[in-house]
Amino acid sequence: MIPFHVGGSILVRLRREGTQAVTIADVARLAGVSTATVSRALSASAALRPETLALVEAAVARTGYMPNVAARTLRGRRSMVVLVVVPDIANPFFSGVLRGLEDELSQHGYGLLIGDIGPHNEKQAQIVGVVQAGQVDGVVLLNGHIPRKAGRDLTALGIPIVAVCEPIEKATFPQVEVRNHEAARQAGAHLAALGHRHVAYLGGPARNILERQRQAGFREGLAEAGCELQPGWIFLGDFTMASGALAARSFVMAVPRPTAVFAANDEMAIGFLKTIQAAGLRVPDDVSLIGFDGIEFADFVEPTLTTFRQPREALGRMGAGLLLRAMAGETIAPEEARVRLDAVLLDRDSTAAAPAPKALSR
Amino acid sequence: MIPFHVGGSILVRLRREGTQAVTIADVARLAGVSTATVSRALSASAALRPETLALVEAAVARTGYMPNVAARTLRGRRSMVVLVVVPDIANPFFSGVLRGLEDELSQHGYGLLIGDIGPHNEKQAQIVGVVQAGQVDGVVLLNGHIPRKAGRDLTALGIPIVAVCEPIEKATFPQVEVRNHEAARQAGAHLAALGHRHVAYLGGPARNILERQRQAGFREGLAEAGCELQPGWIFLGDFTMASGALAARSFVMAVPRPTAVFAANDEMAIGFLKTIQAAGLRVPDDVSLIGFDGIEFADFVEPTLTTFRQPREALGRMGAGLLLRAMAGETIAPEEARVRLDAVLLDRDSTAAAPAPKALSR
DNA sequence: CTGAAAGCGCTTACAG
DNA sequence: CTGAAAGCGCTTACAG
Repeated sequence: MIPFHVGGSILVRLRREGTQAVTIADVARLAGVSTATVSRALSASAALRPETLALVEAAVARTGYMPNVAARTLRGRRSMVVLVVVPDIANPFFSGVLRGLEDELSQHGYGLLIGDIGPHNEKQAQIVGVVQAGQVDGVVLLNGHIPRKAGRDLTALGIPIVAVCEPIEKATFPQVEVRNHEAARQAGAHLAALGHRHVAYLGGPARNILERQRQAGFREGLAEAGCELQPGWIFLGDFTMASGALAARSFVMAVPRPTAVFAANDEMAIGFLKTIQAAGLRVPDDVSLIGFDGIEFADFVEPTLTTFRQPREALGRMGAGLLLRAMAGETIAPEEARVRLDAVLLDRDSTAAAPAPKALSR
Repeated sequence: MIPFHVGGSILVRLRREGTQAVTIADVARLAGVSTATVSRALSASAALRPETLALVEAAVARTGYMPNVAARTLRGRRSMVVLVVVPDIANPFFSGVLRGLEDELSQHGYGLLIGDIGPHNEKQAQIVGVVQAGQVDGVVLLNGHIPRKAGRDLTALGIPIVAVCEPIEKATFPQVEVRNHEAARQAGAHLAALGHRHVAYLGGPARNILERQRQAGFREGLAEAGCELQPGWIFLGDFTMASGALAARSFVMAVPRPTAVFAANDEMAIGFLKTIQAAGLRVPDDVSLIGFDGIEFADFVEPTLTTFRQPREALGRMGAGLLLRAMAGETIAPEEARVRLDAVLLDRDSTAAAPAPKALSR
């Protein structure tokens, strides 16, 4: 922690080197009006005489005035900033969702504060702290959990919240998600229709909601085709390529070996793909593989990865829309509060008909 | 823009539903001291009697008090936030740099505000506006440009700035970069040593500083081995996989075809790799390929990509260290203001000895 | 339609 | 070592 007297020297530097910051008083003086009038001109919050408005606008232009955000936030009790809680900023999946959020929110004057919660639990308290400190007007949770601090969770603070991507089961705030169960069911049906009977599943952490939805859906799709997901053929990773690679090392030893695999995300699928290929297996000739998410890299591995494209930007945009309404004081009706979008199967080159039975012993 | 009267209703909601925010006055009352004493206890900016300190700490714990950030920023003239300007948040390369920045800065109590400048120039003005509005105490530029607004650039505001990754040539503020020229020279030498004489280059946008450094270094490395980069074998993309794929389509038509390619980043290399493989070329048997950056995906393509690993976290951490010193009012001596780190060659499977001459006509 | 004045929640000289 | 008071730069009832 930098001692505060050092802060004093920053002030000196800023004042010395930079231009002295223009305040609303400077603008008012130049325009020959009160600061109240300048404020009204800037916020368009009250009707002003066109001549007065012009006077203020000219003074703003001449001075290059920018309102001080801290003062505005303190007085106005709103920061015009939204906190986005991300589980892992390094996962390229989230950049699309962030873009959707940013597009929609910035159109309404809001900025984004990104909180990368990572694997560390201590960050949870930081998140709550940011809200308690009055830094944000709303929160978007992409992480599937309600952050808590010292026993109390975020919902107790009365700030508008929405969850996007990873739904939170018992929560009452609006949520936007993809039809994970449906898509995974389709993955099962698709593999079964290709003749696969020995099928494996590569999932995420056991308690993760996406993992639970996708595994359940996949099982259902297989079951409907008279197929069963055998316990020994379930590998759980952590959504990273490394964990996909790890699962692959067990997979290649399996006897008999499954002829198809559904991975709960693309990164694990890509780690898995590379590793079984290195072990001499061919995709899709020996093993069919389906991923989930539709990240750009899935299109640049060999073979291209069959996967489900999530409508990433739309997820972000719809989440932002709901949050904007909540921040405007609107109550979201329960039937509107749960938005579900489709994930679309991209049928590419990593899936094919199951090899003939004898191929298994080749 | 949401009209401000709506803001009023937010206030009402927060006050009604949430807990009334605890202020420093509440804590002072409970502890039986003045607000000044509470403030001093929290900032450790002055010596307090241990008993007084304990009183305040107990009151803070009882109330769950969190200082209001806007008030603190307004009064203290420092926001404890650093703005990081990123050219493209979707590029996984930056997440490592951001992590390094975040580690170092958060240890000193600073938060990060990420400005994704993207391809749009209008965002430049927004960046300057954030600084003018007093929202941040320092700026880290990862984008290779000094943002400007209405003719004036960021340096005119007297705020501490550092550049990381993409150096800015005429700038006088501290910069942290990788030895791009050296690494690229090594790429040229490496390919030449493997016997490659027909070599192509896949670069970034012509005016980009990394592109210029890497192309120049590569030429030098080739030249030292008596090799020349022919004009027809220079492809310029935009650092995306799609542009690498596009370049590959020209590449496969070339007669005679180069036997080796150096790409100025991994994403282009991966787009290129996939596309020439799809056209029937084998890597490294027909074509050797070197990338740059060392992103994680480079390890999961087939074959694994020979590339240069950038010390991403170190870049971020060193940039943060310099910025912290500048924000503390220190003047950075010129000899310290230009930090250069090594990029390390990861010699993996996408490079091999040049095929025998007749192989070209096979 | 516009202004004077209060006040948002802090920090920090200034006193003692 | 601690307190009373000023003031950071805005917005917004309240008046007129």
